[in-house]
Amino acid sequence: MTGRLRADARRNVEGIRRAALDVFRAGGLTTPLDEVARAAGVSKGTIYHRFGSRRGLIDAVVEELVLERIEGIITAVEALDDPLERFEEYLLRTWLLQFDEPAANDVLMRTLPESEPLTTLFDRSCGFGRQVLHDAQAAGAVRDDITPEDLAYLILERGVIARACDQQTRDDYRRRLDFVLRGLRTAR
Amino acid sequence: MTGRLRADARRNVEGIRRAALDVFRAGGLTTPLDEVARAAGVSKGTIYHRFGSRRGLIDAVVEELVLERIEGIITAVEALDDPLERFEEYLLRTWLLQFDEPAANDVLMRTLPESEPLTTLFDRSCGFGRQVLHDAQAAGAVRDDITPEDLAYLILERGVIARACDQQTRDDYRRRLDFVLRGLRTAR
DNA sequence: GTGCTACTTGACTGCATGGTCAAGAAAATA
DNA sequence: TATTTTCTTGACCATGCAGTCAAGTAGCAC
Repeated sequence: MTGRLRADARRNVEGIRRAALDVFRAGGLTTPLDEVARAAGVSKGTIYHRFGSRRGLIDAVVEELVLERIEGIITAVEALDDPLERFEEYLLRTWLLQFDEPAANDVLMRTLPESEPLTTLFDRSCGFGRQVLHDAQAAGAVRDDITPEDLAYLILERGVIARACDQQTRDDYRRRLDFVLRGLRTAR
Repeated sequence: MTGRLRADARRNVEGIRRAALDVFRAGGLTTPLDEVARAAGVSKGTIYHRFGSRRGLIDAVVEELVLERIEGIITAVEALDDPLERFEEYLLRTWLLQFDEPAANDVLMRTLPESEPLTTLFDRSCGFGRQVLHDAQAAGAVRDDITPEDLAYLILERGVIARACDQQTRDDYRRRLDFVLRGLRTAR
């Protein structure tokens, strides 16, 4: 995209990327493009010229925006041994990420199902979650009637909540996550 | 409202009420008024003339739309003896109501915080819930660290989910409610 | 039936969004 | 510097909603 562009165009592509990173980081991937344009100091039309569409812009920044966060969770969880701890840590960290980073939440909620970079990121997290769930169930630590789809829903649900109930404090949000985690363990 | 109105106006008020009941029942209280107007066979302007505002219309129908449902839950729960059963039945029925009736969900989510009829209905359900929670905690059946605000949130959350994740089947929605309930009981 | 007045209409404003394009501006080239 | 090519602009279209109002319609009293 930055191949044989005119100087001003190259400058703009970079400026728009940077602005999109800032704006999307703060407000998620559904923020109006006018805001990105304003932040970049260009007109909306330029964004469409340089990136083709809203999706094009998102595809160009989503990895830089979210990849690290998702990999960070996987790495942190892989450092743990106990299957239950792994499962709960995966969910907890994912849920907190959804609260802290609207853009990551959009990825985990599949807000833009068309985008492949986004889908790839989603699958990365989701696939790892499946495995962690499977292991915890094999160890008898987590209810057997939870399916991988249930797990995906537990994350989707939390995303919807993080997005809609944005007046709650992080501490309250965090505290309530324990109620949910508790319900997933095997009854003893 | 039906005092000294001209014949056509009286007819229209009734028609609009009936249409609003149908349309709001199906789509919740945030359905565009154009749909109500179309269903009633009048123009949007007439609704505003007869009911003053969107809120006026909602105030005029919300009780008929929701009161019975909420009272039904309270009655059903009061017929039970065991505090835990009462608590779980209250939550379960409320959550299912939120899935089945978008309008009731809007009441329980306080979608229109300005409306007093709506607030009254909300308080009815919420106050009863508090009491049921308190009894269940006094009996040692439900976690002590759950506050009345947490209870309100458990319902608000479910409302957001019912509204946003409308592609899931009722059976799946129902099944997943058990996970949440399980997490609220005291660990044993 | 005639005229008064209550009532209804639908086109209008206003707002927020996504997305497009002709015309003008600026960089590159000669 | 003059010409060509690329790029940017912001006004514009479309959509979907809330809410308003001048002008036309229809019920009602006499």
